Amino acid sequence: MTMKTGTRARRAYHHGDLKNALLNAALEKIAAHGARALSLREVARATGVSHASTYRHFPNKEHLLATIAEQGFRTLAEAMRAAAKQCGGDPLAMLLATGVAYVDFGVSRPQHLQVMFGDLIANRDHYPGLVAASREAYEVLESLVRKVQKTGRARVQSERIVALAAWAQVHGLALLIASGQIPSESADRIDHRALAVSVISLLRDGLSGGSDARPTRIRQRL
Amino acid sequence: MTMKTGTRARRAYHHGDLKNALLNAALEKIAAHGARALSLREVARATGVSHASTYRHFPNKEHLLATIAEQGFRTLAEAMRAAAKQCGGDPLAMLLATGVAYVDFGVSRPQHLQVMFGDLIANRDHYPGLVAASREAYEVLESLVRKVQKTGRARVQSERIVALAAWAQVHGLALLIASGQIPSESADRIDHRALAVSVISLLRDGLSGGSDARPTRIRQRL
DNA sequence: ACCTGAACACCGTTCAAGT
DNA sequence: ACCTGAACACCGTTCAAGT
Repeated sequence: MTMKTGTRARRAYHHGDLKNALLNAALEKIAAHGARALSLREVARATGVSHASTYRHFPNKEHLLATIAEQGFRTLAEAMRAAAKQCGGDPLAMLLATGVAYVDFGVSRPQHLQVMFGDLIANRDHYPGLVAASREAYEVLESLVRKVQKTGRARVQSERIVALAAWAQVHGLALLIASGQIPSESADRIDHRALAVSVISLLRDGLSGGSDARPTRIRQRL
Repeated sequence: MTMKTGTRARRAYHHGDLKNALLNAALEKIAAHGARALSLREVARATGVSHASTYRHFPNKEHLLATIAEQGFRTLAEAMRAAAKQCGGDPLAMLLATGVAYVDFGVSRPQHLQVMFGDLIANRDHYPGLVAASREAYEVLESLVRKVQKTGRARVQSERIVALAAWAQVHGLALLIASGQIPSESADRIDHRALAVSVISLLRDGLSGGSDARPTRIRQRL
């Protein structure tokens, strides 16, 4: 079983890419049992490595979680951009699709969302990459709001207020669903995307209140 | 210093009302250092009691947290009702005030909000009192939505959808502010209540889209 | 350069024992 | 009935030592 160490830089001692292996193991554990239950020693065990070796790659547990949160924000931003791209260019439709993508993300990865928005990370300012990634996600929404306003179909309103309103809307919906807060009578056989469409449409109707706004018959799919 | 045990049921051994003393100590610690940092042993120490004695009053740590979350929901519901009562009966104004109260609550007690909505409690169904309290808070919103719809000033729309939209809106805004996600350029000298008014007003304009809806000049106080 | 074992100071939880 | 001390199995983190 003696393995040639050769072929230049193949598995230095044990792993070769322990850092990513740890991240992936952590992500799996979080998806399965929640972020709160995660222990660094458990992640090390799952990766087949001694617990002390995690400190060679992350200064502490919080740093590992911040890295996972950052990846989450990048995935989220990417999902929003992809959703917008499929809407043929109508800014309001793009904004709606982006919001639905946000809710989708949260519903399919509730535990990841907790890492991104919960209090596991005491001070986000310690992690510039995390701050940048979350800002990047926010800016997908904000730039769409800007586009909507340029069409003149939106109420005159501070761009910041409108973007925040949109963000708060989808964020709140995603978290309510992800944390199981939606009253059970309605959570039964719910299609979360349809719910998202309906809810977000209401806000959209608040944005586009102008004279040329369409009557906006909401697609009632519930 | 030998104290008469008399006067019927005065401090049985040590405390007399250890349960509430523990809850209050926990609440203080949470407000100061966040729910994540809380340890049961620390709470016992602060109360001047051995750590094992907490188990005489709560079966485990999660149960204590669930109790705190439940209290939070009751306080929240009360704050919302109080805010609505000061609005002289106009349903839309009451709904707006209620939303602002929700955001207020979250901004002034961000750590408490984490206990209520975070993942510290693995399965909320284990705590019927918690479920009931959160439902009670939700129903304050829902009944106001019903009132708005009765005035005929709202779009015809499922009551549930509108109530969820309203809830998601204020919930999202509260959490974004409480978790420090509002971009720093704007978080500077912000009046959160004013921001809440502006954001919620946008949604309200989506709700009241009817012919007799006022032009709704949003109070721009920013 | 990367990994390990032993050690430290903490946890949550249990339990036999005290008053 | 209510509280305690000792114990158990875990943590996160550090550090000297190994390859």
